[in-house]
Amino acid sequence: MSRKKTIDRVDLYTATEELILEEGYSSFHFKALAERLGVARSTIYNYYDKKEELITDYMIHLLARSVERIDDTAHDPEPVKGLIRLWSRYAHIHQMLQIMPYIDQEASDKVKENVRRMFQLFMEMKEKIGVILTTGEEATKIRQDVSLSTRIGFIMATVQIPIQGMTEEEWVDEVYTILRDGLYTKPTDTR
Amino acid sequence: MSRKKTIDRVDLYTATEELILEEGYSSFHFKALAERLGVARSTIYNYYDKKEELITDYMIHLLARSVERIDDTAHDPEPVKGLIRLWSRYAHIHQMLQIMPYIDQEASDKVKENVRRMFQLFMEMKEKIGVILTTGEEATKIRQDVSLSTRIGFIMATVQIPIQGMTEEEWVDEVYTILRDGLYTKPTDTR
Amino acid sequence: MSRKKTIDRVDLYTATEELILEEGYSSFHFKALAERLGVARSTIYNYYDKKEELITDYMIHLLARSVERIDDTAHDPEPVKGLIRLWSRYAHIHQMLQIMPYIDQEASDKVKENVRRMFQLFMEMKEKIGVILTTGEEATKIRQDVSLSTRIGFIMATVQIPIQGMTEEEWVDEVYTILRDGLYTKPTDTR
Amino acid sequence: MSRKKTIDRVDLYTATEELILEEGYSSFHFKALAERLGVARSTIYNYYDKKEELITDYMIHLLARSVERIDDTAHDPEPVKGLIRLWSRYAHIHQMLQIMPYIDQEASDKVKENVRRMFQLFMEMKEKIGVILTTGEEATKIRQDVSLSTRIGFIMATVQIPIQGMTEEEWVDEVYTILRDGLYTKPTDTR
DNA sequence: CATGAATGAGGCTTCATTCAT
DNA sequence: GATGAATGAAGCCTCATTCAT
Repeated sequence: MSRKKTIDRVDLYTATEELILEEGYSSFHFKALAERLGVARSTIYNYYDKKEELITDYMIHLLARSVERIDDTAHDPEPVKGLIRLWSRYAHIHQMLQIMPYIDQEASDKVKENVRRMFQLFMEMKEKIGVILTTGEEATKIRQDVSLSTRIGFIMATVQIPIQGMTEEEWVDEVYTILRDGLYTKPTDTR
Repeated sequence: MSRKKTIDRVDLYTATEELILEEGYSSFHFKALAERLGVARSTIYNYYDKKEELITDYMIHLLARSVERIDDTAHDPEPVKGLIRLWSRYAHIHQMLQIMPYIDQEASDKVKENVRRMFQLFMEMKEKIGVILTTGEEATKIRQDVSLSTRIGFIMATVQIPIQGMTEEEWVDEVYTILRDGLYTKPTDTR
Repeated sequence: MSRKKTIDRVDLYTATEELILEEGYSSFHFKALAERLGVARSTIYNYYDKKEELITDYMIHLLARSVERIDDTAHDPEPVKGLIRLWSRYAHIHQMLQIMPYIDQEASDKVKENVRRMFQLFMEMKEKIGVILTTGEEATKIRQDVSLSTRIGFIMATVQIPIQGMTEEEWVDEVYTILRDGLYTKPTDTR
Repeated sequence: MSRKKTIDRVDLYTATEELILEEGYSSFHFKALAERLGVARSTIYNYYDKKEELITDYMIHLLARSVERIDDTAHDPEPVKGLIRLWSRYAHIHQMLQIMPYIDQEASDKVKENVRRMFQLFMEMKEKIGVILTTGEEATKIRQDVSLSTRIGFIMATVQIPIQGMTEEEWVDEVYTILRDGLYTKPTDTR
């Protein structure tokens, strides 16, 4: 039919993520993206009208995928540990979400719509975590005397903890240990 | 009142913080700053050659002040709770630090120097927290079987947990409760 | 129905006119035209290399048709009124001619040739009007003490007069009345 | 106080008009304007944020001035002739107004406001002409049996009539003659 | 022919920054 | 010091146009 494509969505997404993680969001322009992809800048405009549309499309894709994975952790013998492990693997999502405030949401209607969708997915994610914390067998072991939002927030905040020279699994173990038993030694242990 | 035609550092810092917290770092230009201060844009250049110098100067000032406060928490009957409380109060520091990756560190030598200093202060902060966690009376109650960096990271991560419709003190209580005892009910409690 | 994937000249002309009258000449691009026609932009290039060629071709077609109609008015019992009526009907020609100055005549040789042809047709039109004004029975009633070009210009200028809430025929009557007898009441009438 | 200005409003207006009359509105960019003024393109942005704002400001200025002049013609012994003469002198206004449909009114709020203002001035102009045609001594000589809007439209349309190798005053005479007495010789004259 | 893909040219804008007063 | 003026660099964006299939 026509000329072969040199860029496809996947390439775009990959280059977008690389560019942002390596250079920061402030370096994310179609100019830089085009250089990385080896195409003319205007070529990218045939795919996306605004950089904000590209980046939010990508973030939705990323977020959607990780929301799906949460379901898997629900069947883990230790679901909360599963979540932590999921976090460690999708750490870059967190970094990507961090740039949200820098995205010009007024750039276009599509961007606004995308941001709305991301917010939705984010809610969904929290809800799924909430379900794990309040229903099912695991929930019987989890304290219910602290507001759900704080419990969810706590789990999500752990993504911020630096890995600092240990393996992924070591990090998961350590974080899970504190999250489960607390920072303090147990009074019962001292008996 | 008529606009002040002279600026002082405090005004600069105040305007800088306000601008960034209200509009985001991407809106932080000398242009916007000048408008907010009611002076000509070029006037700011009499004080700062680069916006990066201004912002890092300000962040150092902010960071230095909060590092000082950590010492106070050490004398708290519950030092870790004190840290949490400090966090909730200095939440905007966290927001400010978040923009670090967006600062062009190559802007000038002074900027580089400032960033170095900030890193130092950050280390200092962690160290002070480390001291609280490993020495003194409180330390005897804190688990030492998890790497210090993870413990510190955990405490610092709590700043991310949303407050969501509770008072500051309620939030502090909830967060401290989980941090201290863990997310799970204690086996001993079920006995 | 599915979009036609083949274009013919008539469609091109229709879409061209619609696009220009609805959106203005500044919105006349092959991009917009292609969208309206439901074909790929590059397809249009199989017919026209330049948008200027298309538009001038179309204008020639339009102009030629209206020049033909002038002959009909010559046999009207009131030829000048016939011209006015012709005007009211072909008002969009006037709009189309208005965009002439915005056409880049240097776009191609064909464009230059087309513009030349349009000028010719325009001359022809004026000439035909001139003939009506200077020969034949009607001419005996028309004042010859004013330069022909001004007389012709006067008639052609009437196309600019707004219709403003009357019927076409009312407008024709009013305009013709003034054109024939003048704006002033006649001294003879007051006698 | 500060550096001497190299461009002022008048220069801007002059260059704007020249550029448009010589090259057409399609060539009216800040780039071209800057070249003509011998300044950097960005310099113009210190005066006007959008080319549409500049051009509409200029057109308002132009229109306002010519509206004022209408009052003068009212005291002319032959007010309608005065209007015609005014037209011939301000012919370029007409050309400028012709470009109105090409101005992107959505460019900014200021543009929208300006366009509103122009419309207002235009109405005012018509009204003033209407007053001349319907009140005062002159009005007694003017036919009132044709709608006012057509009479006004007629006068305004005369600006379109080409001058074609005569002096301004000759043109004014010819146009006024036809406008006053009509295109046809009077029946009384043939008696 | 029709088309999807790629591109270059050109215009738009925003700021940081310098400079003369 | 404070300021208004001017500017360059850099990013944004839209099309016309070419080309291979």
